[in-house]
Amino acid sequence: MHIKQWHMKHTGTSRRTEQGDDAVNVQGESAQGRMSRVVTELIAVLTAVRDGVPQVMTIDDGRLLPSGPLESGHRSLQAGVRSWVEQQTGHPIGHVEQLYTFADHDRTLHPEQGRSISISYLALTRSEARETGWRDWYDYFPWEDRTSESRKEITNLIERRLCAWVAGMTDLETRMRQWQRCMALFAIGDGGGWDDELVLQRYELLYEAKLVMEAACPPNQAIPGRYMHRDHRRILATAMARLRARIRYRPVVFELMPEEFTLFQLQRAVESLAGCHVHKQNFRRLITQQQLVEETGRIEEKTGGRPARLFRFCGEVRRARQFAGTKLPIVHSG
Amino acid sequence: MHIKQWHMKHTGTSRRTEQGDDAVNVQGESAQGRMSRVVTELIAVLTAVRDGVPQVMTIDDGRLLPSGPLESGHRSLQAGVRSWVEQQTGHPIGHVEQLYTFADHDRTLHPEQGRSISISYLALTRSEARETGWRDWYDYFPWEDRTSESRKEITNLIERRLCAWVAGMTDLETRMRQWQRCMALFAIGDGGGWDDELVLQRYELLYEAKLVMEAACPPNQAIPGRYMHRDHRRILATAMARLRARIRYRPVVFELMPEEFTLFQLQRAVESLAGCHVHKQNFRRLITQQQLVEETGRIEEKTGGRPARLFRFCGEVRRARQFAGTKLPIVHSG
DNA sequence: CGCACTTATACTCAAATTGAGTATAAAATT
DNA sequence: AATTTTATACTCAATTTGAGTATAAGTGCG
Repeated sequence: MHIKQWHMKHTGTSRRTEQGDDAVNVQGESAQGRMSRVVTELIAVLTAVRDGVPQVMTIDDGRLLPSGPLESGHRSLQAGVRSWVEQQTGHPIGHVEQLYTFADHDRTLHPEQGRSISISYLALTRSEARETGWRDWYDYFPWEDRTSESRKEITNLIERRLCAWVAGMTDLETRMRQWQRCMALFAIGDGGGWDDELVLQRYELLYEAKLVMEAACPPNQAIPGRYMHRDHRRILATAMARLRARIRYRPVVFELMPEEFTLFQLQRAVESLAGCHVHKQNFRRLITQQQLVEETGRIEEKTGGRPARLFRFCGEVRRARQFAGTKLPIVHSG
Repeated sequence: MHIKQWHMKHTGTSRRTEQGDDAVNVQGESAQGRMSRVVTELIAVLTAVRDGVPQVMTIDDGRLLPSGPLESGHRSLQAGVRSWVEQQTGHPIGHVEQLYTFADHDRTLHPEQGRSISISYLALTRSEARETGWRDWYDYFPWEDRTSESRKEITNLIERRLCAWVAGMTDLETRMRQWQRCMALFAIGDGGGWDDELVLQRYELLYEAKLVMEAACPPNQAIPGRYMHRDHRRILATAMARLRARIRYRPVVFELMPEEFTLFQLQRAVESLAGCHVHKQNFRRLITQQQLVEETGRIEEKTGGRPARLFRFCGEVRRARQFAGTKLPIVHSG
């Protein structure tokens, strides 16, 4: 067994995590007098990559993630998510992964029914169709895209606002600790490099600093970035963080790619999801070494330069090949 | 951004995952006619390491994980887990992490109330006290401990049983695919090395092959390993896999260690959790390089050989030091 | 056509990391 | 005093990683 490195990540107990989303204030009591009755809601962060830009499926003009109650017809939780996500997109979903479950006090639409439990999922699809409802990831989280040209401006703005926020604190101890947190999360000064997986922690910091609309901040203070109702933007942040973590260790990007693709298109997808650039030659080396893709023989001509070979994902083929040339269990008589 | 390698893990759609734990057959309908009413249960996998052996807290003579309903007094889901876990152990819990949420059809104790949603958590504690209820991890999963002497015997037994299972299949295609799965998961033949994170997948395979008691197998077929009611053994498997994944990337082992420890004790803890050995000298190098620990100045004498230095975890100190010597945001008048 | 420009692909090389070993130190046991 | 046990320091080669150069093969434009 090998351990490469142990990363220190911020596990700051945000006010919101403890008293916000996770808070529950149960009203309906069961016959046992202790078990609480709750209503179950399923929320999906459906993601696709279109023209090298990560998209998320939304409803209500981009202000809500698709979500719906667990219905009696659903065989399972995952089936429930699949069923109405496919209803919305008309396309089959590949990878589906549970994100987080929380009890939310904002979600009490029907107080007489008790509080609700929300179960969020990350779903990936290849859908390139022009359905309505798709929005850019980075419309909601502009600061998470470190490949854009406007990256410097938004970073500077955030830095100034955070600086002012910290400066307003009376306790020196707190001020120092919070400023250190700002530096680490937004890679200010020598606080370390940018960690693309800390999407949620950054959003929570901005929320605490009242720099996002959801935190009831003064409109002129809000950092650019689309607003979402309830805590759906927070759920999106969770999904982004999860997906960014996944693409490092698992070949899930292929769920988002078309059947055939060039290595550069693959790289673009990874870069857009991670929000930062990768070294082109090394990326190619990595992909080809691992034999996750195979040439289709065809060529993509419209690259704007030298034509590129087209590849396809061959995860299944690999398994089969790995199997070939291995001893089988002896079958006794038939 | 860098991607090191993309691992191919088994994502075989086990019968159980699709129709078992996750299955829900809702009965009670809400006033809206679609929203289903459910009862919420919290389940904790509370883990400690005692004398270099991972332990899990159980009730009902080791046949159940501590679990209880979400109560009206609980401020949040996590608070609910903390509250009754501390009730059972009397010790504060460190790391608490959500594992998975599922709707279970086995769990219908009160059909008139509708099905139940179970939310499982992984909790870590330093408790070394001699409470009852603690059980060895590997009482439930003997094959997951690759450091024990009996490792060969259990591996051979499993290999024989799986071989027989596969041999009984009529379809050649299926037989080959399943045997390949067996080889990969249990590192049989040249199917690759042992992956200590595939705890759940291995358990599911044994379940499918009807080699564990939970799968209603003939008693003489069952592989050694303690039985648990409902699907609690499966939840334990999920927790083990999660913890094994975590210790690679995060310094969570320290949550399980006493205040002071020798580097070898730390290594023992990691090895026992991962279920396999690590290179002693390299482990030391890794730990000291990352500056996660600092010497206490004291010495442990009872090592059986040369005395060892005692260390303590210094994650908090590190953050503070990292902060020192960095520009602060200027405080305007006050 | 030659030219600048674009993208694709192959290859090199040094730095860093990792896996695995040897060597030595300081205690207990025999 | 010799042996055993554990702790700790150090070496070294293989591999991986980060970053670069070089070349190939298209486009558009004068």
